[in-house]
Amino acid sequence: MPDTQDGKATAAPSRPVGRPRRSQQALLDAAAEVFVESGVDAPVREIATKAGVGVGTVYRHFPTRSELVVAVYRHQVEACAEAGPRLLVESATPEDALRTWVALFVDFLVTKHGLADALHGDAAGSDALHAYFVGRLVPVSSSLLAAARADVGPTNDEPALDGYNLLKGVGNLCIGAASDSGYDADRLVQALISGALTP
Amino acid sequence: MPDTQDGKATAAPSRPVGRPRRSQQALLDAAAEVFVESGVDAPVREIATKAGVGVGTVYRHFPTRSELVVAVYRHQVEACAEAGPRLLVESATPEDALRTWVALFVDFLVTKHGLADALHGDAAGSDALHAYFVGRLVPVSSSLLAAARADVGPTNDEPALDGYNLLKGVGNLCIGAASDSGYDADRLVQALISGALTP
Amino acid sequence: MPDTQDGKATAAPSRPVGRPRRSQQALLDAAAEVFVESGVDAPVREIATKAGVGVGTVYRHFPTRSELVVAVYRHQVEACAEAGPRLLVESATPEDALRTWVALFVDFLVTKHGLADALHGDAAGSDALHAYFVGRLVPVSSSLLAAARADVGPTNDEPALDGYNLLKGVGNLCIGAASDSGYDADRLVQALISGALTP
Amino acid sequence: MPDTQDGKATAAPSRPVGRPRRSQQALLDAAAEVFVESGVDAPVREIATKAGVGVGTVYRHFPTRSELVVAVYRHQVEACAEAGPRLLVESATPEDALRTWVALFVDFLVTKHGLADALHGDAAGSDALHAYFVGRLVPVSSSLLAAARADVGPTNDEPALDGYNLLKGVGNLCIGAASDSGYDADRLVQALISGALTP
DNA sequence: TATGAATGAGTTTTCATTCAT
DNA sequence: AATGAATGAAAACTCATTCAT
Repeated sequence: MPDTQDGKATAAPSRPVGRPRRSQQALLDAAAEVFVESGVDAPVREIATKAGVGVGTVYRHFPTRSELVVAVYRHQVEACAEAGPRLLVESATPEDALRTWVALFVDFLVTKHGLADALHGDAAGSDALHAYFVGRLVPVSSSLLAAARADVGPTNDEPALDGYNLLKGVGNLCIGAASDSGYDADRLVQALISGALTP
Repeated sequence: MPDTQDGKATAAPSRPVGRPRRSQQALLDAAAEVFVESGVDAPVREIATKAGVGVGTVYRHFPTRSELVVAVYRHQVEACAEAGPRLLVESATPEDALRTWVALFVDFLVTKHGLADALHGDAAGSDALHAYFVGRLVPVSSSLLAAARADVGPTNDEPALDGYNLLKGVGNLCIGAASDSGYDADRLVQALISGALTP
Repeated sequence: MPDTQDGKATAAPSRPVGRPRRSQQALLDAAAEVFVESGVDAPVREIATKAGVGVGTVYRHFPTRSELVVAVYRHQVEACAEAGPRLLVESATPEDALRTWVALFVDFLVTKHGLADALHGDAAGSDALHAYFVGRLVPVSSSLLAAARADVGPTNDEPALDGYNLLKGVGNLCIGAASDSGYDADRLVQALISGALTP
Repeated sequence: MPDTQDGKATAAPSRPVGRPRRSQQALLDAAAEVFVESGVDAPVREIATKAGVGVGTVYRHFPTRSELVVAVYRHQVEACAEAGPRLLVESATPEDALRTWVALFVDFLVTKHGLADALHGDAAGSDALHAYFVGRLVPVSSSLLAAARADVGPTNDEPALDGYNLLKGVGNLCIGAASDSGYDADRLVQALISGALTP
């Protein structure tokens, strides 16, 4: 029984309309803020209000929540992805590159409260987000990990940890980090790297 | 099995009359089932129905969802907690004990759909659950970790990883494991241990 | 992106709860009234308000709009269905029986504003209603029509009009009858019968 | 075909400049298409998109949905209206003329998905549509009906069926015909005519 | 003239939670 | 003690309509 807005539902809006462009960015900024405060599952209404627009406007620009989330974090994901190859060149050792890159990623996830939570594909609508993260970052984590492993020589874990598991593992380790001062995601992640590179 | 009597409530009752826990147990059984099927966030109504009682009854026994979850998993958490000291004695090395115990914990977490998700204290109402897990298991993980560290000698991480971080880290690594066949929580956890014990 | 009512959505209702039974009937009465005023597509909220209950209560009793509509009109549909065989016995001729029965049906449909509109299965959610009407009344209309045809002798229309077409035709002829004083559904329907029985 | 020029707008323009109707026609074509696909209740946006114009343009040309619908079907309604007198002359009997004309009307209504539904004046905003149909076609149906009645001699229905009732009755009988293969609007309509002309 | 961004009311549906019986 | 009816806040999503540009 979806709806169908028949004649009855027609009523002129109380106050006029028509503010122009610029909404897109206002929306992105507002969403980023709200995501930090309430997580990526925050009500659309909340975002709209914060942005000073109507909910319809949010839906116009980002028909699904995923698209909004992806848009909000695209810049940072891109930056993170691009940092990988660069670090490999600039760092003293591949292991350093990997550690630095991962720290970058952790910082990103921890700063954006709720992002880590949204990263595992369970939540409805965060699938696109998950896919985007995985698609963009797994290749990077894979190559950094491979380089580091090659550099430290044979390790003791046979079917070696792959880039996907590393990325998701790191992502998971960041969950709740922002709100729990006794929890040190960074240290855990570095320990995980150490473990992955143990000869 | 709504009629299952509490295992040790037989013989001459030491307490006055002693036979309340009837729906209590039915509730626990039902909740356990539902948690497996639909996760720990399943509607209360679903649990009540499965148990053959009214929702009011659920609330009477377990005013908050947390209390219900805690009750459901208490047995297993206890078993896990008690396994710690025993493993320390039985295992060849403290590291073995730690690894085995953590694997036990991982198994528990991964088997119970959604438990790992509920474990980090973000969600309103899961605080009691979180507190119970932490209160009961952190001492165990701490002592196992300490023993293992003592055994392997000095490690390279200065303010060493503590039992709380280990427990929560492991918990986080288990998130989503059940629904993602490409994700290997166990391997990640073992790598984490390796990292924590790297000289 | 259905929903999922997480912790955040939990807020104690401002005013208490728990009025007992009797809602069912209040609901039915209210719905009947609202259907007359606004058609069977009236917002659920409107019905709930008129009945003095919350929307949840409506959904509890009638999970789909169809079930509500069917419940509202069941009595009258039953009465109509049962009148068929009786009229066949009591009337002077089968044609009289048919005409009287159809007039009964018309009266029913026209009185309940919007019922005729809902009768054709297009509207979302009125499928069950449609099925109920058809299932219950087509057999009646069929037998009355057959009896009348048998009585008047051979007619000029070869593949004779069947009970289904008669019922739906009559139903359609009643659409809008209540709100258009210049439109005489009854006369049209009687003409239709005449046409169906023309030798 | 957005560039299709209005058929008779060629030659030397008798009016000042005369070449506005451009998007007007594109709109009409698009609306016709959309009406067939999604019914006359299709979202305005859909029509605008199909026509390659903004919604504002639709509103500029057709402030109400009715006006759009009327415009879309004007040609065909005109054709139908003009067919009446012609059929009266060309047909063997006035009854034949009436039957043929009504069949024409039925064909028109059934082909246009949702048109029959929109024809009864209930829905807000379809008033203009209703008025146009009635204003244009009732005179035709009246005269054809009158001629047929005069030809068959006295009938048994006292206040005889008028052209308005005939037209609306036929319209109603067409509702849902397109989507229900078991429903034969044409046969019903012919039966109705038979009934109206029964001596 | 045309555009289309913006608006926001309106509707459905789900559940946690209370409390009269 | 148990029950489950009742409540109503919430959240998603759709579209008709306006109006700044």
